[in-house]
Amino acid sequence: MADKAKSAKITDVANLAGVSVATVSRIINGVAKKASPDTVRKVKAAIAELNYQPSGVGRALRRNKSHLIAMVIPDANNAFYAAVATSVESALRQKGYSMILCNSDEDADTQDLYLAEMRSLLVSGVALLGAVPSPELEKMVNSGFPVVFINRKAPKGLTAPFVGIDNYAAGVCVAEQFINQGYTDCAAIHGPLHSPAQQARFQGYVDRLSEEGIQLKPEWVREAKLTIESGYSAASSMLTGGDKHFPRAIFCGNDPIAYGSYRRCQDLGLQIPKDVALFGFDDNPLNQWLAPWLSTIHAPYESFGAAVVSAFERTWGNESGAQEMETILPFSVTQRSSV
Amino acid sequence: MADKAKSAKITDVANLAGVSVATVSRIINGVAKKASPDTVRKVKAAIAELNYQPSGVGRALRRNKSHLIAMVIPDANNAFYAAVATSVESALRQKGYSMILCNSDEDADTQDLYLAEMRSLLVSGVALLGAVPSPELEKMVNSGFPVVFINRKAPKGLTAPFVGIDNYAAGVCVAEQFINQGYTDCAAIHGPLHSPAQQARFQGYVDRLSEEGIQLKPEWVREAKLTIESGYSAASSMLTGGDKHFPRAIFCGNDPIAYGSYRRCQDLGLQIPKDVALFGFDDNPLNQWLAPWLSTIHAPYESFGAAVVSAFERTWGNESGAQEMETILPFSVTQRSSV
DNA sequence: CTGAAAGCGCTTACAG
DNA sequence: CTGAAAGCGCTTACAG
Repeated sequence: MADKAKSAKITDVANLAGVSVATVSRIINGVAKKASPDTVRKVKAAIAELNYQPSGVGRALRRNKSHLIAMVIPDANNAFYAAVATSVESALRQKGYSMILCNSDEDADTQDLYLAEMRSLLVSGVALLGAVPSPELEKMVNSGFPVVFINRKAPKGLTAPFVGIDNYAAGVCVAEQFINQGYTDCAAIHGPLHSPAQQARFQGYVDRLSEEGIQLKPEWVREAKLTIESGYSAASSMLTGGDKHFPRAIFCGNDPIAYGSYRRCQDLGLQIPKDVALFGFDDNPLNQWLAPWLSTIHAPYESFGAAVVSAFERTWGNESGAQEMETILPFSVTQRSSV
Repeated sequence: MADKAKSAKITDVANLAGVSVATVSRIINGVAKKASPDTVRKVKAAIAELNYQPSGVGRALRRNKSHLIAMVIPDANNAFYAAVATSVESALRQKGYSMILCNSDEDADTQDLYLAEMRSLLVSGVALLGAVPSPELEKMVNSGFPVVFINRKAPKGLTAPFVGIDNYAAGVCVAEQFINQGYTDCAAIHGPLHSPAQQARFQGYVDRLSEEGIQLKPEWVREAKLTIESGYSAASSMLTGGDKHFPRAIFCGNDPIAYGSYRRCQDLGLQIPKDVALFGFDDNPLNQWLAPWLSTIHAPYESFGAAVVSAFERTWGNESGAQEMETILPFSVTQRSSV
């Protein structure tokens, strides 16, 4: 037997309990001026009997906000993003918020579509893991809407809270790994430079290398998308030139790029790290199982959640609109066999 | 300069255009009785000027439904689930729906929390990829709420649309791979049997094997969670017994279990497939890059999206409540080196 | 072709 | 301690 399709509303509860909807509402929300124990009992009973669940939509419309937080990520297939999202989700849930995930696919229009959608749903905030510059995004942060940027800072010109590692320092760190091993034929396959994270990683790498007198040949610098496929083809074009002189150490803008590069090397019969060394970024949680050879910068994804929650709380507590607030999390170096 | 924090509402548009809100609403929604071209022009201009975006909440409350679809998945870190979600998302978006993702974490309470949340948000439907039996789920499908099950059929007793492969046949197929190679020392590490998918895969495997006179020793059957870690420890307990007699061919309930088993074999110095053969399920899109050795059943995740959309459309078009409707997608065998 | 009005399910001053 | 009433932003018969 199917239940009635319509679910109970607050008036049903009020009728059944023999009180007004105002009273029911107050009891549900635990409002200060306490109701009489007897009333409370009746109302709770009615709620239980009807299996009443307040309408999020009615509530949101009235309160002008929901307890939803939207998280937009560029690529659900990247396990690092998934891991960060998981961390944020559980931190949020502990505070009574629910997280809903949207996929921007690294595309400005898609991101805007979801941003508009989420705002119209009255979410209490949006977290962007890997934001891409877009008109709606700009509008949101300028209007003081609570948005926090994760991993990738806000596009230039926008000022908003950020949670992530010091990407520049991490880039420096990769350079030092190569320097310590005596590599001088260094290369880089970075991600899109509209990403401040990619920008900073790459810059740190270049700067530190040049302190050592090492200049990157232009043919040894490639931009790729942040995917395995793209890493593969970028590596191809770099390793496959006519001459036999190829780079011996490659900075990869993230782990998937490193996976692709690795495969390309294998396909070319190049050995890692004997012929070429590879260094990744983020330390995708899959690495320990499926890429136990990859040396990479480890970002502490388990601790992103708490940091994001505090960032939101600061924003909510602060009516003064735009504000900058950076939470820089420590990274570490995961040394495996690819260097 | 920050924009005004408050966004425009339909009354603002109506005032600016000098018409009633009813007219604005009709124009936005393209209602039949067409407005005069002049009115339309004025309204569109006002909308553009104010950058008006209808409130999803106001609209949902009034219409008693939104254009949101919720998708719940058990584990965002499983790339197969992510790939299916991506496919569903883009199919949905083409129909004008937005998908929001929730993570049940393979846990009934968490699933219920999100289910209730989503229903209270007035989503137009919920798709569950890997549903776990739970009270709220039961309530939803019994009340005729549009839910479609992906990959894992509805828990027993519930009747609802399903999109996925024929898991039993796939299990049979794995058995045949082993049989053809002459394996007789066969084992299985399946996932939780509350999952009809795991149940069917395992059953197909067992049945086909026993047709061949091959019985699975009880010690060679293990239940694991659908994760790499769990696969690793299940394999441990199976391969690590005192005697030297271990299985030569292991059915793994999904790819992550196979990854874990593979690693365990490596750690034990066992060669794949010389010492033990492994067969996975789903064909995680990462396989070709990071596990190019894994033979597995390929589920056509790219085509799940369209099938899910039609399943919803059938449900919406049909007021008669509960209905069963299966869309069985073809699977194939991906032969790599682990068998 | 267009507007006034009711109502979707809630919350919250305001009275009492 | 509790209720009547207004209103959140929309849509949709109902009149005209």
